[in-house]
Amino acid sequence: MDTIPIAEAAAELDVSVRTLRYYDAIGLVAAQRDGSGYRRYGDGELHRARAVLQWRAMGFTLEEIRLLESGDTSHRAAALRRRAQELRSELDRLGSALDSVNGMLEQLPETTQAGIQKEGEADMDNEYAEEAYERWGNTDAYKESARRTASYGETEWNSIRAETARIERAASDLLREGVSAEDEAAMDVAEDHRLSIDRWFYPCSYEMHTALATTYVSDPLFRQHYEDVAVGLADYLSAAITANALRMTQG
Amino acid sequence: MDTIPIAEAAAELDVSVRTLRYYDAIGLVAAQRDGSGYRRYGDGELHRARAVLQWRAMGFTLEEIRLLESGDTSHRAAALRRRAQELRSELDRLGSALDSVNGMLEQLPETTQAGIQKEGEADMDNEYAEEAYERWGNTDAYKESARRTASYGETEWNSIRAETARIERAASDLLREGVSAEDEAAMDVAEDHRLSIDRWFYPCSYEMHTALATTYVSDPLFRQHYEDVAVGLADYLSAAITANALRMTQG
DNA sequence: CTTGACCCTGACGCCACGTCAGCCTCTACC
DNA sequence: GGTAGAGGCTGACGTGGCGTCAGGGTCAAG
Repeated sequence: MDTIPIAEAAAELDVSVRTLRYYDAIGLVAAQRDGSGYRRYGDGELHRARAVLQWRAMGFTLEEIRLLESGDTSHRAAALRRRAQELRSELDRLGSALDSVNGMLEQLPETTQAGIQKEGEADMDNEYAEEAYERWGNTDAYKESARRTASYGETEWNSIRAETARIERAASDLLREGVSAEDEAAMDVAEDHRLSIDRWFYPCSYEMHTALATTYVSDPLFRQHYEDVAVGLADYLSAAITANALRMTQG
Repeated sequence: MDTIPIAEAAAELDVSVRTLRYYDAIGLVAAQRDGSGYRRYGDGELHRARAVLQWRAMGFTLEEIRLLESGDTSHRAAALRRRAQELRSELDRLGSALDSVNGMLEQLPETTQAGIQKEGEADMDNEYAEEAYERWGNTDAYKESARRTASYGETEWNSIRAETARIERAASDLLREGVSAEDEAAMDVAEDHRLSIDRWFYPCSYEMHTALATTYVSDPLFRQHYEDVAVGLADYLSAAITANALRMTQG
């Protein structure tokens, strides 16, 4: 047997010596002993310790780990699901805490670094718009979109919002009613969608439209936006857009 | 003076009686005493306690709070920034933990929970999810995203919504304050954004992230979404994401 | 035989309270 | 005046996952 002393094992596992002694004390990772009472770690012990550390990295307590290691698989699945739930609420809590901290930072009067906004904001818009242009201005869609939206005011944006909301409502109504995405009604909504983009932003071909549809399902934020409106709407709208493109270009 | 006994103060502040006694003992929130040694809380004490609880909600230790309450404003700003940094790394750690848990759950052979869900809705989801898969399933991002989101329920989507809202707020706050998109704070938010996608949807490399940023500025609906949150946010976030990717891959 | 590196056990400290145990005070009712 | 019950008080111990001594044993090198 090629066993190693505790310091080497600790280095190998990237934990402290104290930690290994503690695990030994509570019987979580038992160590062998040599003639003079020194702990010795072999492959088995290291393997077991690594498993323990893996559970620990998931945030389980040592007591929970003891149960996990002795229990059966169904028990594990349940524990994992519970733990995932706990982690999520923990993430929520920390996220809110970070919000509060950021809120506090703003309120502090002496965080007055940089800009006096009045002029700042307008310049800022231009600044980043220009940056964006330099980086991605070569795509025609962006150029045209930027050109048109430049002249839009509050009234126009309100119209756009209202129209978008209307289209999304129409689509989610169809989805809820169980109408197939290949149904004419669904494809009509998709066509409305395309025309809306065409009107407000840039010439939207069927090819461009299906490319957008790809984004709707593959980009998480899009999915989320549509998920907020109705469950499964992103997939539904994508399917309708594709069906519509097929109908228009081939049928 | 209209003072109230400890139980009422505890109810008012939504903490335990023990907590108030502890705060009294360590001199953090000192209580008045009546003739027979009972603690009494007036407006001043309640106000002070609320301030303490606010700091506590941000994750400061009681010792730190003692310093914050006695220190000057510049000290506070520094402490808040440090705390924000700590919270971010804490969020990272928990996010990784959640990743590991989810990874474990998948590996388990008997994850046979599947659908007992009302059939109708589930079938609908599956139907269009499968269609989407056939059309765009070749992209890894979509595959991974679909696989993960399949198991998400209301709680998960709520978490995602909360996290996304938090990040967007953080970004728009910075934009409003006039912080440059190349500033560390802005890049930190961009990194948060990337990690959020990484956690909830699919492995998001810096390259993938910059590709997403392109979409944010060039796609009208994205622009509109961000325009609703804050004027110029799409461009700002894109710039921050690009800067962050540069920092991480080159710096 | 000394030196210094490593090992051992046992004990206390930490943080923000929860949870007794044992006793005191006030109000309401008899 | 007695008594019951609600609420108050202090002091002490427990929690988890170790870090950090204190006091001592073991081992290889010089």
